[in-house]
Amino acid sequence: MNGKKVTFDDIAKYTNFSKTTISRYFNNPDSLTLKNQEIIAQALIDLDYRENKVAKILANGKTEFVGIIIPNLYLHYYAEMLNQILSSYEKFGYKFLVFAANDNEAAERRYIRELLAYNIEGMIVLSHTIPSRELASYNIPIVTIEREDQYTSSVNTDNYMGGVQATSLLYKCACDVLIHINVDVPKGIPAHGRIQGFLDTCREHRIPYELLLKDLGNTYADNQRALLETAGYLERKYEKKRKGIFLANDTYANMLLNALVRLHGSLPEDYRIIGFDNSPISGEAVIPTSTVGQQIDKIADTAMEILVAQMNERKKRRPSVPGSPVHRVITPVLINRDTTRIPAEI
Amino acid sequence: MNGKKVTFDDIAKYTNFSKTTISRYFNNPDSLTLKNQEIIAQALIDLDYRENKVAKILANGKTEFVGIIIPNLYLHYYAEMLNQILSSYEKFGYKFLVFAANDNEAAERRYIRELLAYNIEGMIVLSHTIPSRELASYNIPIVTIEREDQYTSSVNTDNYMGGVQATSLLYKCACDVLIHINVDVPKGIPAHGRIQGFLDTCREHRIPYELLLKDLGNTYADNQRALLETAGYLERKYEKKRKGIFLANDTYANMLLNALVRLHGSLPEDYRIIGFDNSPISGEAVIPTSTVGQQIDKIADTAMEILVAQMNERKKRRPSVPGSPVHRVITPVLINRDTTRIPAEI
DNA sequence: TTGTAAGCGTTATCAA
DNA sequence: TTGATAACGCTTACAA
Repeated sequence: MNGKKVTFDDIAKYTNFSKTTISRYFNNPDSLTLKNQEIIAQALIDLDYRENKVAKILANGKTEFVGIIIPNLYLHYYAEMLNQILSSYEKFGYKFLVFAANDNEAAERRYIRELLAYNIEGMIVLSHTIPSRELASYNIPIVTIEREDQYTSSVNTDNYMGGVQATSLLYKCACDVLIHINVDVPKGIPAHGRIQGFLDTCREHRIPYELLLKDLGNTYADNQRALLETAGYLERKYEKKRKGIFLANDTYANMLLNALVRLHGSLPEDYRIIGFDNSPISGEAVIPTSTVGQQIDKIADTAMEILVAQMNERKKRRPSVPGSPVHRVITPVLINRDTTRIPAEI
Repeated sequence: MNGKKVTFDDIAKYTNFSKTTISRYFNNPDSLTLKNQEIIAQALIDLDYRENKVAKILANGKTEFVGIIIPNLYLHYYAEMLNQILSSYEKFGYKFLVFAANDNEAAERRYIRELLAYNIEGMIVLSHTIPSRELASYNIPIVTIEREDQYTSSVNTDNYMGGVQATSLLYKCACDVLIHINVDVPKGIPAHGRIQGFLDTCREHRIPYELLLKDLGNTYADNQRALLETAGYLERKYEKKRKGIFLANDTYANMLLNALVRLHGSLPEDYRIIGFDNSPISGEAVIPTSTVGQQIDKIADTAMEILVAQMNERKKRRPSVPGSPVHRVITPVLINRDTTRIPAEI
């Protein structure tokens, strides 16, 4: 009610104990007699005490803060990842200071400075502007997710396996030719595995394939235009052949699907389509679209487990041996929906 | 490099100033001679000083923390709102401690306790489980967004206006009958305005209408089933009439659209559809769908402005007069896409 | 323009 | 089982 905050001192005076004993009540209650515990418990109620973690932090150095740098929350993938990370509060108790970097490298460095000023115990980085080498130099526990990770611990989807799964499914649909549409992902990035998985699977099955790696533009409209063109190109080049198309993500898959449905009134029998990510759009599409689902909950959970382990390590050892980065990989899950039906042939 | 942190004391010794002078260098540099400023600046570099905000907070009580309680990040609306709120860091400098409540009232109370323990200066609440009366009782600056807000300051979309805009657009499409599909939103909730806006507009234009308020279920599949049924019902009841359908949100609108397109190969000429929210799905739909866009950036910005004003107020006056809650309303924007074409009639 | 010293609300270290 | 006292790193009167 009144303005002043109730402190251990107030409680101590009220109960005729010392500050120390009050502190013990919270941190090591068993060292007090049961009776005294009750006295203090009652005093807390009488005085309406609220704990002050800032003071606690200053005294013991443990903030229980984890910093998060996320590229944006526009893409469902990041939003859901953040959701899962935040949910880990129930399990580990760490609080999250969140920054959205929006691909601004300078801003990102400022955010990191700010986070460090708050003595965060660790950091989860999803943005991809700052090299892992620099991240590692900050010298605090860091886990990166689905990005370049040479010098940091990381959790990634097994993109290669995802590529294999998607391509294999198309192959089972008795396609005559397989096509992969993607941008030219650099080798250091986890998502590059999707391309390799596609290639290896096609070669293994000795099936004709085409790899379409090109910049599809930066806006939704650009993407759409590029995919419409691509659709025309494929329609001409592979007329009458059953085309199995593996797109880099569900957004692209949906654009292609929409173009075809608007053109033909439905998805023509000689098309099979699969995307990647299991974003909402894959399920909400006019024809529910097959996709490769990243196990976002597992990725988030694994990331926090690695981070917590490293943070605990810090609290123990004096000579904080950094230890070499650990890289974990999470298997994706094939989601078979209506765009990859196996044809009923004789 | 080494483990120990550099403090003002170290800098003071290094420069032969006092701690106070070092503090002044940061908080009121003009009170130092230029020469001395340079000396200290150099010392900061030499010693590789990193600021410690926790100590600062303890000393001056200002955390620059704002707590956010968000229902989830699955819905794009919340994700984008969070994105915009986080972006306000550049403008106001407040850091955000974020919790996802997932409709768990007990958890939400725990989160709030935790936030208060960190001396957050204010709070933005998007979740809707805890009554505004209780929120107000926490006695710190709070702004709620798009939820029951009797006892708290708030920012909401002008839902009534949105309902009017959507309905008017359908009316302009020369529809014979207007239909609004929604759940039975209680009166205290801002979204109720959409229903009222629909009703008033229909009555004003003296056009036949039907209000379909019913629980559409809790899962995506349930919703889909319910909307498929509804589509059949409308098709029978209003055969040959041009039906203008205003759905409570873009997800519903997309489901209805998909059902119709799968049935007829395209959107039949006697249908006009509009949703609400301008979620990504409305633009990604097989036929880009008209909708009413909430100005999420403006809402977030306004919320932060109100909050910052209240937080500043706190820092000034001793007898922190709470002041009565302020309610701001943001006009939505009509987004006219392909599902509300004006028919080319004679 | 600069310094001294008393906080801020805990925890940690020693003693008792 | 309990208490005195010194940190923790900075801010803020009050002095000089």
